[in-house]
Amino acid sequence: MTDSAKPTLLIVDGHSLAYRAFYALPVENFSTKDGQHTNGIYGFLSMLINLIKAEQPTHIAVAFDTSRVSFRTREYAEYKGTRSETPEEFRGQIPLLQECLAAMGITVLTAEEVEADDILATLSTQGSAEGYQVLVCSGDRDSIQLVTDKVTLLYPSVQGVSQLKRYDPTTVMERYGVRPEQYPDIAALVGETSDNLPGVPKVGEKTAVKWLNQFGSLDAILEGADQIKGVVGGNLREHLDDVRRNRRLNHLLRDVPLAVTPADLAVKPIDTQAVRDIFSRLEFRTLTARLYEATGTVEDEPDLPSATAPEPAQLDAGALATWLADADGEVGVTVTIEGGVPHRLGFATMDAAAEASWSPEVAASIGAWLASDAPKLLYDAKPQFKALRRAGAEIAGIIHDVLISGWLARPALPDKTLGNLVERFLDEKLPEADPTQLVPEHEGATPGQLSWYVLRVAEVQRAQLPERVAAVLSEIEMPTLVALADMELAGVAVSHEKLSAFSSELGTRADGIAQNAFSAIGREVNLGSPKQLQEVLFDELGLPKTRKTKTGYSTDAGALAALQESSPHPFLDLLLQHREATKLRQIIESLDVAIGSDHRIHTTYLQTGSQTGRLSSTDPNLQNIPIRTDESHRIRAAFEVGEGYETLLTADYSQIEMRIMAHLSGDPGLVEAFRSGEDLHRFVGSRVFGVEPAEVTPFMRTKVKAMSYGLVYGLSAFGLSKQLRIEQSEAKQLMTEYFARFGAVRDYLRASVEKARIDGYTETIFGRRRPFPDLGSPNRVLRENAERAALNAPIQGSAADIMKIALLRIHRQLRDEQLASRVLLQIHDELVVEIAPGEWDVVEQIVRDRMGDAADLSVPLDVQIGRGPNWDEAGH
DNA sequence: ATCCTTACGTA
DNA sequence: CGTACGTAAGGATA
Repeated sequence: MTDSAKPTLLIVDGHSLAYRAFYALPVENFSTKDGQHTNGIYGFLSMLINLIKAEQPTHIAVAFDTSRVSFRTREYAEYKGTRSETPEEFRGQIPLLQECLAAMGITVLTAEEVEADDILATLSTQGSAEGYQVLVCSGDRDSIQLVTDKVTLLYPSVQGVSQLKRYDPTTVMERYGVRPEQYPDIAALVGETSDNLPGVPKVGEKTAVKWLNQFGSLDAILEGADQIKGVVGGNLREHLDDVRRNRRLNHLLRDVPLAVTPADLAVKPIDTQAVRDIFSRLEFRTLTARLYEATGTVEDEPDLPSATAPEPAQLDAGALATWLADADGEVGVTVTIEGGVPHRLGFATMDAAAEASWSPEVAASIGAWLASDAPKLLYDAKPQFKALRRAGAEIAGIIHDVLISGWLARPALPDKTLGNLVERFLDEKLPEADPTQLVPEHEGATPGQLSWYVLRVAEVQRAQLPERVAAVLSEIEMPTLVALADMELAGVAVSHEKLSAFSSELGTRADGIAQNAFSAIGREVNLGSPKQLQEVLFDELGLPKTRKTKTGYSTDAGALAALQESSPHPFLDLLLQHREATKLRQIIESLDVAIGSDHRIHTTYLQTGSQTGRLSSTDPNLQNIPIRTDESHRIRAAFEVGEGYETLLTADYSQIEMRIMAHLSGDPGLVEAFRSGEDLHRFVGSRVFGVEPAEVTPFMRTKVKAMSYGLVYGLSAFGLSKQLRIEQSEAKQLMTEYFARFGAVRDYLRASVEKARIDGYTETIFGRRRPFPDLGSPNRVLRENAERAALNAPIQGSAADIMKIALLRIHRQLRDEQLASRVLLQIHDELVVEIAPGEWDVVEQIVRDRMGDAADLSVPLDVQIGRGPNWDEAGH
């Protein structure tokens, strides 16, 4: 058998190498956005991938210590006793590393009572006996004893884990002057500081080797200790027991009972989906490609499809209608879009596909089917719905959108393309044409084939979705999709004249402020550059340093206001004014360019853009139009009722999140507050401060209001004190008083996080789930962030559900009653509706009723309605 | 050209 | 040391 034909077994001490990586790589460069440290994981995997590439092992195992307790600590309690506590930043990385390895098809081994090195010893013994070429990778010098003709040790150099030194019997002899199996004898004499095993004083490697060569064995040395002269001889005689103990402890066990044999360690194929998941969670961007290259995993080529997409029949209008009529069941639908209107159509059942180009004839012959309730499944249906609508066609019966379904299953995942979803749910590769090639080697999937993939992805998704989540999909998300499509198509009328007038006004103002700011500091700087501002503020003006940021010191509004308090300077106020003016102007500009030829702005709602169930809005974002300042009302005033309509209506839920909290917690005080109809903060204030509602001062009201809102976000006493600018002790006192009266709220919040810790996810009133993997993390920052998010998710998410239900019912009812009024915007707890002439009374009633009865809570849902010719006047 | 950071608007 | 988003600009990196 030649060497190359021999299977290679690689066994790695995961703990010791990851630990070295942890110290070798700067943590600042290896942390995720939310604070999970990844330096140990990254360094280890990087090393392992290099190793796989260079050695091409056929079998791999990575061993980990389970705890610091082992048979060695029982024999000698001080074993490794000088080691400081493993840093929590490192400990938290081990489970994640193990998750990576599992995804890579590599066996992870742990064993109670023994150390990882004993597992290495056992496997290398078994492996070499069974004819493997064995590679042992460990940062523990005791592993030297494992080296034989068949076992090579890879030992990290001092620089870190990227450079590994190879030890075979020859190199061990060259480096240590003894055979590998004699190394423990040397180590027993010299001692091992890192294991807290003291050796013979004044005896180093040189002396130990000399003795060993002179006496032949450690036993012989110990027996002949009397013959050794000088101080070292005396030291040896005084430490005979230490040496014997060291030798017992540094002997690695070669017969640890393991559940696996070397043959079981054969490298399994990489679970590309799992790798993608965990690597993206850890924000590793370059490692995937390296891993695939090292392992010869081919990602670009489509896998041999486990099933082949049917070849789509190219049909004319009449034949397509017949085909669809015959399909008689669920049909996957794909509409490609060019210039905002349909271009190609693809349809598929599980075993057949059909295609046609969009044309008036096709529209006429399949229009009825499209508009019927015949069940249709799509990927990202909303743009296709809109394109069809623009071409005068209706589509109904959309029962499943694989994009939305994938997001409901895992709202945090970035998977947004159909290709992503095909990989995730089918573990297949969607055929895609290589865009870099003029004549692509592979053809991309055609619309009919895409529809076939949609159908199959949907099948898997529906099997996996928990019942209540599936209901959220069919009862909430799918009808919401239709409402959103109509809202986007409608757009909202915005006055270019009002915006541009305001914009130039603000431009002039900003320029003037900038000039004043420049003269205040005697030079011109880019006021939009935090970096240049830091130079001005902290170097040139010598102002006290503010809160630290990654790249220096903060120059945000809060920091500047604090500076103005402590060390006033005219520049500070001018800078703040400049910021305000330019920010406002920038918002106006972005709105202005978004106004279409129909004088309306058509935003895009992302239905899968949040982790809580909320919508988000882009191009432009109409959910963050300013409202707080006087100036900002001028922006809202530019959002007007459109031609042919009578007025705008705004409707918003008041304190919906607090009401949900009252419902979920069942807190008698809070429930009563909402049932009484009294102003919430006045009611809460009267309870907390023990006064009559009429005697609640504005100051008291502000305090309990901040506390109430803060609760929903997991606010701390520290945060509350900062926001209210009161002492932390006072904030604490306030919280104590609050919870004394509304204790069930606290109980609910606590219990809700605890339940999430156990279940691994939170749930809204309607069953929408959000996973929280970090609730059990040993990393405190990470864990506490997850706790606050988990506390908030059911509340924010339930509010989002309720608003969606209200929206879809209003949309449905307006359509069913053939009213011309239409919903235009959704801003989380607010709807903006354009009212057609003469429809105010009926539509106002519909909006009020459907928002009010969207959910059956133990407290009423209060809806406030406003009316006006523009958003500012309609708002309140 | 693309990514990251800082800052800031909303609910 | 308060949740959920999107956008823009500057500046560093590729």
